[in-house]
Amino acid sequence: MVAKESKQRGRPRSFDRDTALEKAIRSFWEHGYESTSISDLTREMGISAPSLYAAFGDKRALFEEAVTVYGRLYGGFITRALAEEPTGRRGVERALREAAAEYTVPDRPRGCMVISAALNTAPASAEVAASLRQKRQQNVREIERAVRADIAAGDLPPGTDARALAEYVSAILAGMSQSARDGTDRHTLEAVADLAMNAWPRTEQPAPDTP
Amino acid sequence: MVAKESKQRGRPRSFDRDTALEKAIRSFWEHGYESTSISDLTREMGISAPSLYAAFGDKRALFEEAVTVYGRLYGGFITRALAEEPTGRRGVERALREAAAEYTVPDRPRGCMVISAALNTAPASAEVAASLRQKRQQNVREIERAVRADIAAGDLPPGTDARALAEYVSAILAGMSQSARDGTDRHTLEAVADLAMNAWPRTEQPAPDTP
DNA sequence: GTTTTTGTGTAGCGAGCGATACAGAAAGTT
DNA sequence: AACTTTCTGTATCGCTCGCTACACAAAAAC
Repeated sequence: MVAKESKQRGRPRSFDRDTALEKAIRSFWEHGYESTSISDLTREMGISAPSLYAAFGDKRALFEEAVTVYGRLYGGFITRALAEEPTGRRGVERALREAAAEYTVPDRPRGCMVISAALNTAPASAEVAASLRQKRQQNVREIERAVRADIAAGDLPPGTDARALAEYVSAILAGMSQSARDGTDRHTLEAVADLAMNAWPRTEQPAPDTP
Repeated sequence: MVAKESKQRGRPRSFDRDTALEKAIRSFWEHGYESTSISDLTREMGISAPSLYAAFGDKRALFEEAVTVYGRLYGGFITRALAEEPTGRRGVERALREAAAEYTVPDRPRGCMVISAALNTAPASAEVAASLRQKRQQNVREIERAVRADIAAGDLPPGTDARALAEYVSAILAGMSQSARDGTDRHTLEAVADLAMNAWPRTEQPAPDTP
């Protein structure tokens, strides 16, 4: 995919595809799918419409690619936190904490692109909305898996409702994204994340090893 | 405003203004401001474009009126809960619980119109987005006031960060709205609301009256 | 140098957008 | 009845949308 087999034959592309895609990501992230017009994109990407269509297909395909690359570059922190931390609690705690930072990086669109890029669901872009919803639900299932692992490990009470706890975490994440879009600063969002973790169920006995 | 001074002179309106406005509310609530076109509105409201413009001004004015009436008919439960319950905790608890119900009423757009109706902020409708953001921030300040009241009453530890706690509640509300839009059912949302309340800070001593 | 291939720029397609001009219809006023 | 006022339906307006036809430019292949 990346390695070019041999020299291209025709006239070479006069712009850097990755740079242009990055600009497209920023545009979609900032304004959402519908509200980002082709002329917005060509202006931001610094290319003409025919070049855009030649390089990326159509608006829909460009958006799909933007979401994919966004996930790799900016949206992976939740998955990473859950995978790298020893317990679900630590993973979620880190994910929430990192969200506070990620959602408020200066000179970058605030909040989560997947959460906010297609909330206005016009019939014409219903497929886009459905695709993003699926991604969010996939994320919830990922969190739920981490919760179940904690229950199995005895780090959470056996009666814990894993589905609800996962939905709760997903909701607070969406809420923080929303809050960030409205201008809430990083410090306040971190305080929100701390508070949210107080809701994490406590085990009856702290540890059964100290007699 | 409501009482008609005397008999109207010209040809009477052939549709009920309130019913038409209700239809407009549903449309904006479901699809958002930008994604609801004038032709969508005229179809749903059962009137022609000139009638719409004569009765409501332009699209922007119709939306403003829709948001106002939405707040009176559907969005007032938070203010009501905070005002009627004896403590902030009880008020927020009730608001969260009612949100779970309000956001998932069958045959009604899911989630909160103010939160979701203008998240896609195209430059053309930046004013609309700003207006809605202001309403949300006003809501946060309302919650913050209730929290401060609890602190003063000794129902919350003196060191409680009122601003952060208010932002947390606002975030979980926004998250639940998002979650509801994605299809999460009322039962699960209620479980989320219960979980969220576990984050509410506890006072050191339950009550200083029992010796 | 000629041919082939591919990208670029101009210019414009049909469709839908928000909004309105205009003529006619339906009520009260006289 | 005639007149005035207001609302309604048709038929658009100018504009922007996503998208593309077409001629020209710039590279490799021969």
